Amino acid sequence: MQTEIGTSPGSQLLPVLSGLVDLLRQLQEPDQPSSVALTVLRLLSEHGAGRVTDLARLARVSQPGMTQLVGRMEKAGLVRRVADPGDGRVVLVELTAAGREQRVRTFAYHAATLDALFEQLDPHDSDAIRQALPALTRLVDAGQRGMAAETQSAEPVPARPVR
Amino acid sequence: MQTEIGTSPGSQLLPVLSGLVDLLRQLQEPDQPSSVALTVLRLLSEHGAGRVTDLARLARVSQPGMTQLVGRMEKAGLVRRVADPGDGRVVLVELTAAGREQRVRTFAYHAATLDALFEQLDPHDSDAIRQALPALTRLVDAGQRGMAAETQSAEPVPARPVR
DNA sequence: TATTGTTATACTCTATAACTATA
DNA sequence: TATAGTTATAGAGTATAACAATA
Repeated sequence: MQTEIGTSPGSQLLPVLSGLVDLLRQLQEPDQPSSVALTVLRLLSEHGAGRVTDLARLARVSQPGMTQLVGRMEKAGLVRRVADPGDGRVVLVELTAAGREQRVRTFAYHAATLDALFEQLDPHDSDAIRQALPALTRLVDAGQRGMAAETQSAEPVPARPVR
Repeated sequence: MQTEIGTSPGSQLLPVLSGLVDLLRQLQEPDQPSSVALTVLRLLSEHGAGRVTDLARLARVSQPGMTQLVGRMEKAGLVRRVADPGDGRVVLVELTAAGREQRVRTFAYHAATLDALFEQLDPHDSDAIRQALPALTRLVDAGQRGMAAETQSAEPVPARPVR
């Protein structure tokens, strides 16, 4: 830890990442799926039906929070609950056709927004980003593995509660 | 727009970005500054004192929302309100020493988390990401310029409200 | 007993509308 | 009248604790 903003890879990536997060926040609109809902759509789209518990862990929300979100998404027609034939306690969540369409539409909208930004870039910059994508993917994967072993993570910094 | 997930730069960047957003969401804890609060800390840290209206625009929240957030941050001792000598309507928001420290600590904590992920990467991957950072910075800048001219942005896709 | 999921409850955050003060 | 900011109010979203059902 340091008191000055450093030159480590993480220190350099972080402001960029914060800016990208702000950009995506701009795309959030009322009546559009929330950030976590989009994560669920993506997870179900990529991995098929999943348990509430697994979705909660992967989306990094509490289990009751995921139950509630799945309830809202079910009411919106995006997912359905299916009983697990092998274990009566388990609820499997799967995409409906509408959920799949929503996922594709929202993905296309967000991708188009990013594409519009790419068009403003020097081709050299676009190439640099494109070439970093596999590495960034592996960085995210490392983060998800880190999640699996979540107990030994560092303590968050002390803070004055912003409440 | 397309119904299949495409191969445009935006389409390829988006899933990576979503994963990174999920990663950062994991770092959000109760009693830590929220995502928007961190944005405000960053803006004030980078650009000095600013108006409520400007902060609201740059952080992409409503003006009343920013008033409320500034109120919470003020109560937490992170910022203070200062009258603008030239215009009695204006309230300038500036960082306190505690706010500056909070910003540095949180930045260091997030950066350290990212650094831990970088250590799990192949050096070749780290280099690829490092080399893309200037380009990503310019991509974010393009997005902020797009914000300034916010009126002609595309309509969000139709959606089933997830409520 | 442990695990999966839900319900009950409370709280944070944010938005829109209405309002105050200054230009 | 227009602009800067605040206050009032309501609603979305999420968490913790308590609960029900199944293993």
